[in-house]
Amino acid sequence: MTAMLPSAPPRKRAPSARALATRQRVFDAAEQVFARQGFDGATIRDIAAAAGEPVGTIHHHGGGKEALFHATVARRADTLSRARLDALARLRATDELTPDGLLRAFMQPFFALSRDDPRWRDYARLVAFVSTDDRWRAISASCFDPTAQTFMDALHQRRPDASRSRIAEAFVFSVSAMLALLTSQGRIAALGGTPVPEDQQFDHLIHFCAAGFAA
Amino acid sequence: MTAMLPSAPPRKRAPSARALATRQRVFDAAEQVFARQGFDGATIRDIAAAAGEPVGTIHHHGGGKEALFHATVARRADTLSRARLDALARLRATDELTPDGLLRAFMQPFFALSRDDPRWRDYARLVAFVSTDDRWRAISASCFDPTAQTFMDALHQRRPDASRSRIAEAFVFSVSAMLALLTSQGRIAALGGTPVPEDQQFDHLIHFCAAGFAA
DNA sequence: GTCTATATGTAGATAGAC
DNA sequence: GTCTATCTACATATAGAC
Repeated sequence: MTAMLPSAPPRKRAPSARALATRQRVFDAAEQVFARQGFDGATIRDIAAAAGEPVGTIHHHGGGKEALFHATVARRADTLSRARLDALARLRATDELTPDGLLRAFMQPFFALSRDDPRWRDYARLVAFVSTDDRWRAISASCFDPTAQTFMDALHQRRPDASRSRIAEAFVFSVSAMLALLTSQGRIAALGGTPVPEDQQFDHLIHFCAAGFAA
Repeated sequence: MTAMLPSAPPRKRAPSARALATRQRVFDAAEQVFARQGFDGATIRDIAAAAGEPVGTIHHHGGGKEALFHATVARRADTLSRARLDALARLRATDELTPDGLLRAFMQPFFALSRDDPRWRDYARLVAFVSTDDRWRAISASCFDPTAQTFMDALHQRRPDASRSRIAEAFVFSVSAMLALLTSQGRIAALGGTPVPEDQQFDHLIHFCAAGFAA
């Protein structure tokens, strides 16, 4: 992902610390606005306002609206994948490759990161948009599918009798439920009164999905 | 829902058959375009092109973009709710109020309608947009929440030990999975090779969610 | 009810000063 | 790299002829 092709032109020089800070403000603002309003609902001007930067700066760092969206999604994807694969490696060390443990390893990093940094909560909304819109299938394929396949391989080994497509169905159901929990607290509250703490909700999610896999 | 307040002004006269046909073309087109592109991604011009009508006609029948969206969602909501509640009534007659049966009664109508009429498939996408965007919370609350509450009541009776919020969580997980199956065939295919027939996928969905409720 | 023409606002993108 | 000013296109909405 971070490897550079030999033919790639070398950068002129390292960007200044100030430029890097501006760049980060731009991407943080894009993340927030895209997450709240979606790709079509967001405007470059909204992002500029959120970043406290002029409109031209957004274009300079983002390279156009679509490229900015793509880069915003890709920015945190490596961190998320690594956290998931690390959790999987730790799980393999304990030899507890149950559906429960595997789902926990896949989902827990997202919740842990969201708890520590509200920008990860925005990122979850962004991922939900990307996952449900065929228009961004290519982004999903490059940012999320490889790790998903790794976990599906492990889940499939536990249930060699099930077909691959059946594993994929159950995995999509589980990811949908996970994203619903991360992004639709309002919906849960509207239907069920006062919600419980998120740690508990996370345990409920794992139980729900693990039971589904066991069935 | 269809009741009219006493103070409502009476319509001048019944609309002509031709006007009714135009009106239906407008709403069918709106449904298709909103479903494919979302509220912000859709334009009145796209809808006009899909309907084969001039732009002004869309405004005349729809009453502005937002009102048109709301009316498009509401148009099929009664049919869907009635089908769900009828299935629930039939279930009560057989006295098989298991989570499996209840989830089947709630979800099956959507799949049956989608199989017979592709416009219901578009409607499913539209419902997915509405369900995941807090901006349309009011539409969800009026169109879908009452029926959802009825089914949650029945599910809660089967598990009086569980808290209401826990039932709501599991219900949201289940609905998310259902909408994923109705709208994200491409996602499942991308992750799991050749998918199985939809009847089978539906059974898998029910098993997955029922197991989650049982846990 | 239907359709054309138009008013008004705002979108994404860029050119060029600093 | 940063910021201002502006270009061009297209959005929603409406007014008024038919």
